[in-house]
Amino acid sequence: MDTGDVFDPECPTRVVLDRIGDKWSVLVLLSLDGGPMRFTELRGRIGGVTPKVLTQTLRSMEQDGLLTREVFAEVPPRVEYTLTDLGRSLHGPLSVVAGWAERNVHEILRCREKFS
Amino acid sequence: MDTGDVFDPECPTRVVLDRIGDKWSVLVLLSLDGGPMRFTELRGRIGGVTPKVLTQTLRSMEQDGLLTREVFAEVPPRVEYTLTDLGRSLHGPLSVVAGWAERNVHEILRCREKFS
DNA sequence: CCTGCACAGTATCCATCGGATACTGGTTAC
DNA sequence: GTAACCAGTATCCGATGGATACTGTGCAGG
Repeated sequence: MDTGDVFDPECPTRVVLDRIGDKWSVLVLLSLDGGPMRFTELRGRIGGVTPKVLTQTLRSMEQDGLLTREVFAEVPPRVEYTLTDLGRSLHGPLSVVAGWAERNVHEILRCREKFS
Repeated sequence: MDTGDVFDPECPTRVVLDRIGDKWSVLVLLSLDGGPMRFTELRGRIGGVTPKVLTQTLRSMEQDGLLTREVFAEVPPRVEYTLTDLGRSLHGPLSVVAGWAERNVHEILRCREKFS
């Protein structure tokens, strides 16, 4: 099976990198790993995201097959977002990166100060 | 040692996620893992990057302590970019993500088509 | 002499995108 | 009747990314 090449601008792997690279996509995916969540739950969990951007993020991730969107005909309305297998398979790689970020944030901030 | 929390918008871990999330930063870091490179080499290796954006990327990564920039007083000018220990420590996490991207690009494209 | 090339970038312009703020619509509980 | 709940839209603006073109230094070749 042939795989993509991230260094080739013609390779669609680039679009995958864009999605993965999106800060909000990463946070949505990490959040949903604990199980399905509703729109407002996600908004609460992921501090600082605006509804418009969250909607865009969720729609893109749905298109890419990372999650599913299920609407329940209830009142008040309920919409649940659930990771697909593909989405779950991305959790491992991303949590490795998130862990690195959490461990190294101090070091990076120290470096930045030296430049100011 | 306390670590950051990626879900807190006040936590500086967010800025780290932004950097990591940047497509070009990822590609620069993966490229430099093979050893120091010059500006033009990087441009060649990383298809599709414009010089302006590459410069911005390199300057940011330098500020964050991920790489060093060394200017040699030669003719023609030579500038070498080298990963720091911090930068090298990020290679593992990122290559895991890049590997995922290369392996799953087909699946994602298939999902996209179903939405068109 | 002076033209051209190598290298490492700047300069300029424009389209797109992210983010802030405000608003919608159906239902039901008070 | 009016306020709240939920899941979003609508609108506007500044920042950012990308395309294209240009700069400056110094040597090598004709």
